[in-house]
Amino acid sequence: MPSKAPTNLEYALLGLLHQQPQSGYDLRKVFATTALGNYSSSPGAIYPALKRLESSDLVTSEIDSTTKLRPRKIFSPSRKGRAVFRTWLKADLTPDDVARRFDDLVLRLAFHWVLNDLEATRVFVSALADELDSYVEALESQRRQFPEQTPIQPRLALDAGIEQVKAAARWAHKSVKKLSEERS
Amino acid sequence: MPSKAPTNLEYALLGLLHQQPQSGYDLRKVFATTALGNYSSSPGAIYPALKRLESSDLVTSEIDSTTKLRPRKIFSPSRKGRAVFRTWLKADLTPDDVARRFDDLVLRLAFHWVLNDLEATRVFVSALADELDSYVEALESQRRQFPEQTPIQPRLALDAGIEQVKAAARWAHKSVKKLSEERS
DNA sequence: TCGCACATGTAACGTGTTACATGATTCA
DNA sequence: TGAATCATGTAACACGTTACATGTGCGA
Repeated sequence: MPSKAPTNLEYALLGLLHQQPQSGYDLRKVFATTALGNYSSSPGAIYPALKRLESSDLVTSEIDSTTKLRPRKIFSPSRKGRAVFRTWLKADLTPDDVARRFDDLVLRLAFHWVLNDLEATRVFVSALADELDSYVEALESQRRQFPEQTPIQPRLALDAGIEQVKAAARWAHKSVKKLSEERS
Repeated sequence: MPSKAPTNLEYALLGLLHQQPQSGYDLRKVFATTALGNYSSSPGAIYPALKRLESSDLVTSEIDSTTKLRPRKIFSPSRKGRAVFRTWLKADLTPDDVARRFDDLVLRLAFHWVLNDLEATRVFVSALADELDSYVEALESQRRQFPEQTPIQPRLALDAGIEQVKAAARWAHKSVKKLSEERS
């Protein structure tokens, strides 16, 4: 049977381990202090996730007893883990991803350096840009369909969403340009 | 004992019922078709949530048997439900809300019409604008601290976040202006 | 007659949250 | 001595997801 797909938290952990093998505690600090902070840094999330990764053979661990404190358990991605991670990075993006899981796509982008293939990244962001453009369209048409007498608050709320997506679209197009320059 | 705070989905349902008493099926359609779509429309989420609202006396229900089809169960907010909802709308916003739960704040704004108090809305969005400004600061300082040799992909990913927050900040400031004009 | 829209619900499962437990070392 | 930091983990709980169950009326 094909084993279940990892969760986003698991992918994030796997990605961080690609940068450098480290312990659960280290990983928690990363989530607590960097922009990845939208993922939880709580031990009740991290440690079970690492355990799942280990039992599906996506990471391996070894004990570091050189410290005087409690021994640290250092995790590294396994060969299988690297393969699964790359597959995730290269997966096609669906319109639904863009609308509802934009953050997940940005997570994927953040780890795209693992592929070491700027052209692949450019294609990814370019597809993202297209999807964002058409999503803007959809939202604006929804906005036009608001009944005349709709109060201002829901209008502003919808505007917030539209402006966010517009900003994302601008960012995506600009990023494609940057990636094209980088390549040359 | 003070009963537990409702979840966001429950607040969203409660808010929609303020617009108009309706059935679980109607509510599901709202989530499935409008910009509120980031909340799940699955029956396994909606019906239990309505049940919870009912058992904490935030909504009441009555059966509508006038249709030929299966009878519909129509929910309305109770007096207590209205009170709890207003308290939620008026709650102070924390910096953490802005960073991690911006969408929840927009949901609150969308239902702010219930208060029928434009000045309260203006104060709310104004506070939001301030928090967003300082959050932009924090993210940009994080961006400056990226090591020299950081690959382009994580940079772009962080940029995405920054641009989104900047867009939100611009939107908030503009909205404050609109609200000030509306009031006069 | 086949399937779709209406309309409500339940059950299993997985995951995150919160809170707790453990224990050594360092520093005030 | 007490608190904070390092470092790992577990347990109870609540919620959402997915999939299923049930049954009517209507149009092709």
